[in-house]
Order: sequence, then structure tokens, then C-alpha cells
Amino acid sequence: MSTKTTRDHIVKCADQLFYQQGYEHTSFADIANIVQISRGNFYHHFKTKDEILEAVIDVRLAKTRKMLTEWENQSDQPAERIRSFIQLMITNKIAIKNYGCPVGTLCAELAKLNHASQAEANKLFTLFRIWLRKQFTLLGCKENAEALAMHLLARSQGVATLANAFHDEKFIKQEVTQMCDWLDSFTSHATENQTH
Amino acid sequence: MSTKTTRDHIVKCADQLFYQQGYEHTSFADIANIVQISRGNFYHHFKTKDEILEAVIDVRLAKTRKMLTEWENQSDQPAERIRSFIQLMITNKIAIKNYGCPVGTLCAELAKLNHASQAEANKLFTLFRIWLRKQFTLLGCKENAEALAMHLLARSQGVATLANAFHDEKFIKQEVTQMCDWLDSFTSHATENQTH
DNA sequence: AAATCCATAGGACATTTGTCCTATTAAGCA
DNA sequence: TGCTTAATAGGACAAATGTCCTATGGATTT
Repeated sequence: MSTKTTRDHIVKCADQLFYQQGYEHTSFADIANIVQISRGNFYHHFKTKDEILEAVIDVRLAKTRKMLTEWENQSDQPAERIRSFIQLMITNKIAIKNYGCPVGTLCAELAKLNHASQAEANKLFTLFRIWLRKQFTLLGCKENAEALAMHLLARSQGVATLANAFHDEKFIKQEVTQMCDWLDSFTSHATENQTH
Repeated sequence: MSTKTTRDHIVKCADQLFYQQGYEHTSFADIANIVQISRGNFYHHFKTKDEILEAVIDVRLAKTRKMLTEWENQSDQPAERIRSFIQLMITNKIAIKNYGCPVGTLCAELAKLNHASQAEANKLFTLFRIWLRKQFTLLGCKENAEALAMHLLARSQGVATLANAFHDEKFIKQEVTQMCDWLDSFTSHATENQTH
């Protein structure tokens, strides 16, 4: 396998299971089964289930930061960068159809559980939020950048929720096209500062 | 209390708890505690936890149907009816901020659990979907009615998800205003068949 | 070679959870 | 009034879950 340490392997498997089955519905035994490890050994690496969750969130945060940086490096045009964000839904459309958005569903679950790691998980949203705001600012929408970032984030979330409920990937494509069109309307006449 | 039978009371309390804490995270004991009933008596009304969930979903479906009918009776203008749907987010903004959308979060959870009642819960979405499609058709957007219904549904879901994650009701107001503006663009020139 | 430390295994343990059984009480009906 | 059925209470029970302890094996260091 590609992971080096046992700990990394545990986190990787837990990450997947938390996404597919939810955090609460995933038991120690579930993870141990997949990792092929005894529960005793398990406890040697993580003292509590919450600790695993923290590690999973940390990994997701790191991966997200890396991804956002890559998008910035791939193009110096903010519109193109934002398009990378939108296109991510296409790349992950099968997973989204089956399990929803990894960020949205985790934050929603932790909110219901009133879990201590809520704030940490929400940072995932914040990463995208701030990054998008930055790109919209660069696009020339300084005044509305924050609202536009939240707006786009919300639309993505909604699309993921419905695609998951209706098991419909075509809907993702459809909405992604609309979001791209919406984005284009800023590059063509950005000075209007419109929000649509 | 306003409920008549014990069964109704159980369903009412379970409904609330499932919304606030999630289905899996709500135990028999939790419900019994609030209903002030013994677990033995509990089992007399519902043989399994799944049965309670079914009853809760049935109640939600009935309430939703009633609400949609009322919106239709309150106005014969489709645009006004759709506005009722959008405005619902304002009415429930505090609950949405605290617990997200009752429909979206339930469907998302049941999807993760791969629960047998998934399809039944999704009917809640379908009710809104079909109703909205009908209103958009009446508005003169026959070709795009289905896409428009899904689009509006998705936007509502996204707003609920983010308002919950960021504990931000102001964002709900903000987006509701935008959705109303978007809706207005159909009444002013409906023949263009635009989707924005 | 001896000693120390880390990884792993397997099982113990208390608690919770969903489920179910039995006994008692209340209510409707003949 | 007597009988049948429904409602309620309290507890039993097995399974699962998160947590924790102890023992063994292997590796590194002294």
C-alpha cells in the first residue's frame, strides 16, 4: 500500500469510512477490520475515537490547502482558479452522488452530535470560503467578494445534497455548467459588481 | 399538551429529537425520557426504532403536503407561491441555523446509514420538487420547469448547510433576497426561458 | 549479549442500545 | 357485574461499543 506508517494507514481508512458511513456509524471494529489490525494495537495509536477524527480532519485540511495552492499555481487568472473549484464537482461526481460532499456531510453530522471537533471541521469550509473570496477580489469584485464566495459555496453544497438524495450525477453536470456561465458573467463585465 | 394519543406524542418528540440530534444519535431512552414513558410501554406502540422513523417521516410528508396545498390556496399566482417556498427559510431561520434543513440532513444521514427508509425520506424532497416544477410550469417556463425546480431546491439546501455550519442567519436573509430577485426575473420576461 | 523501547495481539470490562417478556392496571363491552 | 382487550411499568437480555490492560515479539541501542 501507498501509506508508510500504520498510523497513516489507520487515518486513511478512517477517512474513507467516515465519509462513506458517517462518523458515528463507523465503529472501532469497522476501522480495525479494514486496516487488518487488532483493537489493542489500534489503541496504541489512538486513545479515543475522537482522536482519530481529529487526525482525519487534519489530513483533510492539509490536502485541501495543498489543492488550493495548486489551483493558484496552475493559473494566475482568478476566473480560471474559481473554475477549478467548480470543476472539482465533476471530478468527484460519482463519490458525491453516492456519499454527498465530504465537507458538508461531516459538518452537518458533527453539528447534530454537538461534537467537540465541530469548529475544526468547519475550518474546511473556511479554507474554501477565504480562498474563493480572495479570487473574487482579484477578479475585481472587491465589495461582493465575501458574498460571492459564500454564494458559490452554498450552490456547490446544494448540488451535492440533491445529487446524493436523488442519485443523480447528471444534475451535477447541469448545475456546474450554470455555475460556469454565472462565473463568465463576471469576467465579461466585472465592473457592474452584480451578484445575480 | 396538544397531542391526543400517546403514539402521537411519541412521534412528535421523536420528530424533534431526530431533527436536533440525528436519527442514529437519538436512542430509545432519549425519546422515552422526554415523552415520560417507560420503555416497556414504548415497545407497545413501536416494535422497532425503524418503525418510529417511518412514522416520523409519514407525519412530515403529511405536514408538507398540507403546507404546499395551503400555499396554493393562498395565491393563484405561481410566482407568489414559489415565494412562499423561499420565505419558509426566513420563518425557520433559527432552527436552520441550529440544525440545518430537516429534509436535507435526514436524507443525508439515512444515505450514510444505507437505511431502508431512504426512499421514503427522499419523498420529502420529491414533494417540493414536483410542486415547484408545477409552479414554474404555470409561470410559463414549461421547458425548464424541472431544472428550475431542482435549481431552487439546491440553492435552499446549500444555504441551509452553510447557515448551519457558520451559525449565520444573516446569510439566509441575504440569499433569500437574491432568490427572490432571481424569481422576479421570470415574471418580468418569462418568455425568454432563461435559467441564469 | 543484554537491555530498553515500540508495535502488535488478544481479551477484559463497564456501559449503552435495541429488543423483548411478564405482570399490573385501566378501559370498553357484554 | 364479569370478561376481554389495550395501555403501562419495570426489568431481563444479548449484542455492540468505546475503553483499557497485560503479555508477547521484534527492533534498536548500549
